Amino acid sequence: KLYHIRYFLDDANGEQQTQESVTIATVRPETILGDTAICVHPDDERYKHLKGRFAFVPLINRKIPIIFDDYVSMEFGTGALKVTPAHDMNDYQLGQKHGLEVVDILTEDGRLNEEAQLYIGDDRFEARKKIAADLEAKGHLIKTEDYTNQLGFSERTDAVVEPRLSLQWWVSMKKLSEPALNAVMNDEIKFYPAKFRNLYRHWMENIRDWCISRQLWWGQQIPAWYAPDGSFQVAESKEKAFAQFKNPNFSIDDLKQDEDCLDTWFSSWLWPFEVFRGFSNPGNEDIKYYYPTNTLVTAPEIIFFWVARMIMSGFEYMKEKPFQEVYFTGIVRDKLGRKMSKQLGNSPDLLGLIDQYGADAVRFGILIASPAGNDLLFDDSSLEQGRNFNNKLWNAMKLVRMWGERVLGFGFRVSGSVGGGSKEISEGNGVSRSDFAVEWFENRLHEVRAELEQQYADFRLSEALKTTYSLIWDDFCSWYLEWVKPASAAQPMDAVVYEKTVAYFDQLLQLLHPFMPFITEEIYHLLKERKQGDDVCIRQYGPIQTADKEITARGELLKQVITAIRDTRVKNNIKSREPIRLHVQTNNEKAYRDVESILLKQVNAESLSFTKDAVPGTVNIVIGKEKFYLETETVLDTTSQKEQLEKDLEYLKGFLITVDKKLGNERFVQNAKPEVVALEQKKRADAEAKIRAIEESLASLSR
RNA sequence: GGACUGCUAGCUCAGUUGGUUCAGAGCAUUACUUUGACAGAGUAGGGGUCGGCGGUUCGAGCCCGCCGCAGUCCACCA
Repeated sequence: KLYHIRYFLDDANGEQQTQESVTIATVRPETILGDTAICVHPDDERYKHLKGRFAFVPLINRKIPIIFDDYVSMEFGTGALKVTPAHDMNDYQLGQKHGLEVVDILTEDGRLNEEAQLYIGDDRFEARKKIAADLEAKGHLIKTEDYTNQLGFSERTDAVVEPRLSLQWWVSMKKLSEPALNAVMNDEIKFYPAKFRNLYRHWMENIRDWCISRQLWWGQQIPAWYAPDGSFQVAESKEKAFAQFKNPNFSIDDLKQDEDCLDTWFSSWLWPFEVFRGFSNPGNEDIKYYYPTNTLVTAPEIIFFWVARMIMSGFEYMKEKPFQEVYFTGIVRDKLGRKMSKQLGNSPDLLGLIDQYGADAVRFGILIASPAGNDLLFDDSSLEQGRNFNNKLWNAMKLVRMWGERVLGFGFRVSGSVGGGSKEISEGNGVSRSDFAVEWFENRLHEVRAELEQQYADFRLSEALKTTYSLIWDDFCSWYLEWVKPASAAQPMDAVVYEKTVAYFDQLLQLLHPFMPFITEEIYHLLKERKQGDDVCIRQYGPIQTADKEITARGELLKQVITAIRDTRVKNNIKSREPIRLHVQTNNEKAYRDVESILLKQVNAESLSFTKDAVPGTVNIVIGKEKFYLETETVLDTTSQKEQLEKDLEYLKGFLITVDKKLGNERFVQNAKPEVVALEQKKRADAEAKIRAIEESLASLSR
């Protein structure tokens, strides 16, 4: 309820109370006993005549000034505000500003005290009822109206919180904050993701002093001791405090320790060094080794409570930053973006999900969905992806094991040393080998590992998982294993290729292990007999070598060629069982000789030959500047390949137009950087060459 | 109320100092093919006016301004 209460004014120059009045509105009428002013807006025409006048607090007749401040909103209530500095934050600030008296009318347990003069010892709610009745009886209460306002409730007891002025311990923060702010701004301490730097800076630049005392019964009691006269000393112990009083005229038993406790963060901010006794026992071995540490992993919502303060205390007490990097994790939310909470009951049943999908799948599902710096939306579908990935790994293991048996069955001995530096691959026993596949994957592995290294350094964990996932599923399973797979079930596996394959598999398991620890360890041991203590979880990474770009590029081209030929087969309805004969028109025959066995197998071709001219009666594909001719028994319908070629041609011509337009724009040529212009010219040349190749193919088709 | 962050495909997200036809990836979805490691594999496709409106520039998903929506933290109004 909102009470409208009339305060009578003094006469224009003095003492006497008059019938003239001003009406204020309040939801807490009992606090009028603590009023020390009435405040109105300086521009409010209704009250301008009140300048210099005084009002009398109803019932107790304390004379209080009328002040003017634009803090008051003219629209709310009557436009006049009663000021109670002791029991309202804003009123307190007004009081400070206007030099008002402070009258605290409440006791610690919410009853009225002597200062209130009335209802002494009554509970605040009891007093509210009584004063309302008394005000009405004395003609001060104009009216009441219903009003909903925001009240503070105790988190634990639900009691209504009444603001009350009290003495507290504070830490002055200005000096502490400066080195801590600088350290983050100049990247001496790095935040991941970096967006939190702005938040941090804003807080640090507007830092307020830190109130460290809490009115709690548990926690660390504040080590301050009071003498009977109210003076105090801060010390480690009562004895030391007593010693600090000069010429005390009281005994040590008269000292009384402060009853308040320290804010919980006041001990937490010492954590980085004091867990190693770095302050209380400076220079010990542990602190020298562990301080500063590398990385703090924590939640963004405690960036001020904890992170900022650890940085401040580190510089203050250790003269050194506490850590080099801070990684802020996201908050786990449900599919609808809501925080997980007990009240909503939307937390996932992790044990149930583990039963359903497997522990590694759950880990996978969570990690794949946690991009650096974003919240994590928890959704079952990503767990399914994790489960399928488990399955994929398992099947790849089964395949490789099968090959292993076949190698051994043919009398090969699998030696213990795998994956050494030797690039030379010994001659097998006449089976077709895939030297290129082995060489390609080796380089591909190094290439991806370098990529992963960077992603880990940037804390891009979900991307690192995606990269690993794709390396295993696409590069290893879809391409590499198919490339080294013997052409038929009857053919044995080459021993050297087999050993390399197992070694690559080992490395992949190792890369994946942090994300999926269980299945990787399991497969690691199923793949091969291991010595005691040879486990993925403690395996050391080998050095990352520079990948041979030439080889990885050839691998990419090979994939592209295989995909294009498969596409052509589908489009021309060539049955997958029917072998084709492949003719290649290229100026790099050796490159295709090297991958011949792979290419034949992957597109089901029975022969590969090179040609200088178009081969009549074949299907015709253009990849880059090279041409491929597919010879087949199937009756060909050239419409679809014409369509494809024309589509490509149209695309390229459109591309050429945009490039030409750009190069024809004088302002572009003048203003753009020279290398950008050169790039455009190269694009034009490339496009023109491709267009020529396609036009030739189209011409040979219609012949 | 203040501040910070985000807004790109059905979903989750990339997009590095503005410069390839830049509009992408994964998952999901559709069609066809295949099924001899695969509760699968292969090939192709659909799907977005990059939150909105202005501006700067030869050129904007990217830079600037205003607005909208969402999230978070801080402060909290008689």
